[in-house]
Amino acid sequence: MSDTPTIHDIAKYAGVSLATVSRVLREPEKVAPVRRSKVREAIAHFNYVPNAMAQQLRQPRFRTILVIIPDISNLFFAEALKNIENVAHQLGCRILIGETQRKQERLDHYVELLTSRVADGLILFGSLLPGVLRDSVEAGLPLPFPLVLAEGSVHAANCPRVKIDNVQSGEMAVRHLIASGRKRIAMISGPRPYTVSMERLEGYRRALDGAGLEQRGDWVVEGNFSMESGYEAMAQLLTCPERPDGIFCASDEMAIGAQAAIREKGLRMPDDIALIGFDDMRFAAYASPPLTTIRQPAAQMGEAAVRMMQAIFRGETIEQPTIILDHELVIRESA
Amino acid sequence: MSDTPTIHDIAKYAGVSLATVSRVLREPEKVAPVRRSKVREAIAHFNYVPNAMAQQLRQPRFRTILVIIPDISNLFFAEALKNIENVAHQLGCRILIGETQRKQERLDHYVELLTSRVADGLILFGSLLPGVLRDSVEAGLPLPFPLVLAEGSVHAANCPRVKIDNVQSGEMAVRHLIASGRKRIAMISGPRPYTVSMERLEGYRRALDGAGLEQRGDWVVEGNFSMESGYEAMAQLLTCPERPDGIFCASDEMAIGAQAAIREKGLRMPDDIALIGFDDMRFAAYASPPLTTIRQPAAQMGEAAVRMMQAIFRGETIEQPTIILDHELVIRESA
DNA sequence: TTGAAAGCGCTAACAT
DNA sequence: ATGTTAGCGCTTTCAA
Repeated sequence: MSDTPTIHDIAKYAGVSLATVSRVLREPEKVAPVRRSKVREAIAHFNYVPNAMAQQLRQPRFRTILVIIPDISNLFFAEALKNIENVAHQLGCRILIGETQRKQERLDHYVELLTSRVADGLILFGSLLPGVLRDSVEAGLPLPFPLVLAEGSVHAANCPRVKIDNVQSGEMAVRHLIASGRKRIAMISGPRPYTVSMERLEGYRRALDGAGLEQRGDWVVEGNFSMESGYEAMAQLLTCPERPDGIFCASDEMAIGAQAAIREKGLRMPDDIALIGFDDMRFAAYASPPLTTIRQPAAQMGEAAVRMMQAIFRGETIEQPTIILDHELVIRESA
Repeated sequence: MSDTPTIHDIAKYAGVSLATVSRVLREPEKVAPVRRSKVREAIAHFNYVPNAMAQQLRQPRFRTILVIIPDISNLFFAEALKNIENVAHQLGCRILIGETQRKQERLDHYVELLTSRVADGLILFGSLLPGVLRDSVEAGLPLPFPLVLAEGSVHAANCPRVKIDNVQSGEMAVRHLIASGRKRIAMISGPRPYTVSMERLEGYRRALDGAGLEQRGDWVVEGNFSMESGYEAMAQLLTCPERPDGIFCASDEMAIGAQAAIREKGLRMPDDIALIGFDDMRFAAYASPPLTTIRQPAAQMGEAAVRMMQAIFRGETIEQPTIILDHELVIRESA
C-alpha cells in the first residue's frame, strides 16, 4: 500500500522524458533499444502500472459495459452473466454488474455510471426502464448512451435487443401438456407488470384457445418468479374446486416451489398433475421428478448482447436490431 | 449519444467561471443564489453530468471495491454478493464483480484492475491467491492494495478476513448424523486443493474419531461442489460393499445431486440414508426431501467483508483482523 | 529518435 | 462571493 509510482518516477529513474516512457509502453519499436531497456528496468523496479483513470481521460477507449439484472441470485441471470463475462473478456472489455432488485431507484443509481462515463454502454435485463431513458426509448429518439436490451421485456422502439419469443414458447409449453392428454390446465404466471409475464400468459391462452380447452379465472395465479411464490400459488391451485391436472409455470424456480407443494399433498407427477417449467436452469434436471421445461438460451443471450454492444461501439450499423433466439422443449419426467 | 458537455460548456452558458460551476456541484451554499440557479439552469439545459474519471483523477476518493468469486452461478456466492452490493450501496461505494471460474489466469487479469487503480480494494472469495500477492501474503508483508479475504480459504498471515469455522461446522454436521444413530457415515467432500474442503473433511474425521466410528477410505469421495459431481459421487458410494447409512456433503449443491442418485435407486431419506448438506442455499428447503444442512451466513459474510474494507479505506486499525461468523444446524427432513 | 508542452475534465488553493 | 491558476497522470502533437 506504499505510494504509487507515476510516470514521472519512471522517467526520472530512467533518465528520460515522460514521453519516452509513454512510448515504451505503447509503441516500443519507436524507442532506441538502450533507453527502452532502461525504461523497462525502471518500470520493473518500481513495479509501475499506469493509472487507468488518467489513460482513459486522455485517450478514451470504449471499454466498460454495465450489465444490469434484476436479481443476481436468479440462476437464469447468473448463467447469462457468466457468458457475458467470458465473451467480454475475450473481446477485451470490462464488465460491471448491477443488481436492481427490481427497484427503479437502484436502476437509476446504476445508470449514473453511464452518464458519468464510468461505463460506456449498458446491457439491460429485466422489465424496468431507467428514468433518463423513458422518453427517448419509447419515442425511438437517439439515446444518450449505447444500449442493448436483453431478455426483451422493455417496450422500446428501435433499440437493439436480444430475446426469445415468449408467447410462442409459452404456447409450446402448454401444447406439450395438452398433447399428453391434460384437460384442466392452469398457469402460475410471472408478475403482472412485466411483459415477459404477459407474453407467456398470452402463449398459454393461445394454446388453450387452439385446443378449445376450458379457461377459468382461478386457474391462473400470479407468482413473482421465486420458489416461495411458486409454492404458494400451487397451494392455492390445489384448493380449486376443479383441480387442474396440468400446470405451466413461468419459471423453473416457481415450478420447483410448486413441486414441493404437490409432493406435500401426496400427489404424483406427472400422473396426478403434470408440470412444466420455464428456463431450464441448472437445478431443473435434479428436481423431483426431473423437470420438463422450456429451455431459454441464457448463455447465448449473453453472448449476443455483448456482440451487439461491440458492434455499436465500433459504430457499425446493426443489420439485425432485434435478435430472436430459439427456445426449446426439454422433456424430462414432470410432464 | 451526442457530444458530452463539459464543465466549460456550463460555465460559458451560465456566464460564470469553471470554479463556480464546480462549487455549485459540491458546495452550493457558497455560491450566491442568483448564479447558483443560473448554473443549475445551464446544467439542466445541457443535461450535464460531471465526468467521473476526471473527478476521480483530481480528487481520489476510495470508492470502488472489486469482489472476486469463483463462480457466479453458485448460489452461495450469489447470496453473499447480493448483500455486498446492498451494503456497499449504503456506504456509497461501488462494486465491481469478477468471476474466476477457478482459473488463476482470470484471477490475475482481474487483479490488474487494482494495480491500475480502477478499483481501490479487493474482497477475495475462494481459494486462489493472485500471483502478485503470493509472496507478500504468505510472508505477512505489506500488501500492494487493500485486501479482505472472505470465506477464509486462502492461507494468509495477518490479512483481514471473514470466515466460518469449517472444521467445527463439519464436525457438527457429522455429529448430527451420529446422534440419529447412523454408524456407517460417508462424506462427499470438496475438491482436494481447497482449504475449505480440507477443513470440512477434518471435521468429519474428528466427529467419527470422537464417536469411535469406523472410517473407510471408500467412504470419502471427492466432488467439486457441483450437483453433477454430487450425483456421481453418490452413485459411487452406493456401490460400496458396506453401504453408508449417513452422508455428509460439503455443499448443498452436491447434496441435491446426491439426493437425485438416491431417489433413482428407490432408497428413502432419511430412513435408508440420512443426508446432510452445507450452505443452506435457497433451494435446500425445496429439495426432496427438504435438506438438513449447515447454514453458512452468506449475507453476513458479505456485509462484514465490506465493512472491513471500509475500515481499511478509512485507515482505521482493524481491531479484529479475522472475524469468525457463526454457523448453524438447520434440521429439515433429509437427516 | 527524443523532449517540451499542451491538453483530457475536473478540483482546490490562492487571490481578489 | 468569485475568478485565476496550478495541477491529478497520462498521451500526443510539434519541434528539435
